[in-house]
Amino acid sequence: MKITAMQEYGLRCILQLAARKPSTSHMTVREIAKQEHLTPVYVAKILVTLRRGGLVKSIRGVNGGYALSRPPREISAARVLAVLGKVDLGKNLCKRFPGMSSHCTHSGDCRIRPLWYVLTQYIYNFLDRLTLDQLIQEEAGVSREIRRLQNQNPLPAPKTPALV
Amino acid sequence: MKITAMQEYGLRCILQLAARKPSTSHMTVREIAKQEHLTPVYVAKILVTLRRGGLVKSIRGVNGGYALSRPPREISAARVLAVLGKVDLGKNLCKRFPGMSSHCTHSGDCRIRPLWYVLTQYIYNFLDRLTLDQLIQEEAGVSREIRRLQNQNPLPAPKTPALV
DNA sequence: CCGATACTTGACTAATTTGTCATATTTCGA
DNA sequence: TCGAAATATGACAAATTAGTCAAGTATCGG
Repeated sequence: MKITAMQEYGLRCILQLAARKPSTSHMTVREIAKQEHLTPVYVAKILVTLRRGGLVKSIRGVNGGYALSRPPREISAARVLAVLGKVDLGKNLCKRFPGMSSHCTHSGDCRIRPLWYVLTQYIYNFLDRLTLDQLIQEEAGVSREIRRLQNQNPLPAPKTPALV
Repeated sequence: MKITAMQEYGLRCILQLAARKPSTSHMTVREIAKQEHLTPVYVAKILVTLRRGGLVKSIRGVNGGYALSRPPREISAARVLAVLGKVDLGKNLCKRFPGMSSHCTHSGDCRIRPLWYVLTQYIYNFLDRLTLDQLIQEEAGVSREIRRLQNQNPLPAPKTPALV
């Protein structure tokens, strides 16, 4: 179980934009890359993904750059991670067995399907409540904020089907 | 955020062993492969990983096979996943930046480090309580069991540092 | 002790994910 | 209108992960 590089770096990049005052102001790829110690080309690629996901908007030409398309308070960590790479805890794995059969015999009574399902819900419940404006506080504040979130209620209601 | 193929298939394979009555009896690679619709060679590779992680033991020679090294009740989902592939939500990503610098400037005040840390704790808290004997029940039972686990307490105490 | 069965090992190939490069397009300002 | 500064795009190269192959070692039964 791991987070992809795109998710890690993409979250860092969008947090650079979110931390900007005002958050509607824009920042060039070069600036973001410098802050995050990434190559500008790579950051450019990541930002295109974020743009296609509707989380940032680009301004082209001289004095161009990127800015958030919505205020930090309206963007959740769950959404950012979903845009940067599907969250997939085995749900679709039944379809891609290697070699032999293309049919998942577990379909009727699968031992681990409910596990992936509930675990995804569980994680989503956490990330969906965490917004960018909570993450741009100083480190200690972030920890406090996160811990507060956790202590709300464990799983309020399985409202959303998945981390997509 | 995704689970690796090894984790998915490895968990399925060890559940085959756990479901065996008695759970100390053994099963050949061929049998497991047939049940899970995987190739025997691939299952063999997965089982070697599980053996090296101390979760199963092998019996060589004719009439050989694999068996759990401990009762299903004493093996958690967290342990199985950890043996099959490190659970790594960005903790170590600071070290492997591409290109430019090899030093993480976030070390002092990192915005997403606390996120990965607490999220890992959160997930671990869930998976650590879920044992193989809970997972080998019929599907409906598994869902019920999982839901019960969730409703215990959200985060009892950050006892274990990580999902390793 | 020989052969069949089953696990062991390491090297190899294939697929996916990461990251780079070259080139095109947009915009501003002199 | 031309050049500099910026994003856009698709093809490519590198690294990692997935899965296969072949040749080995252990054990049992006859």
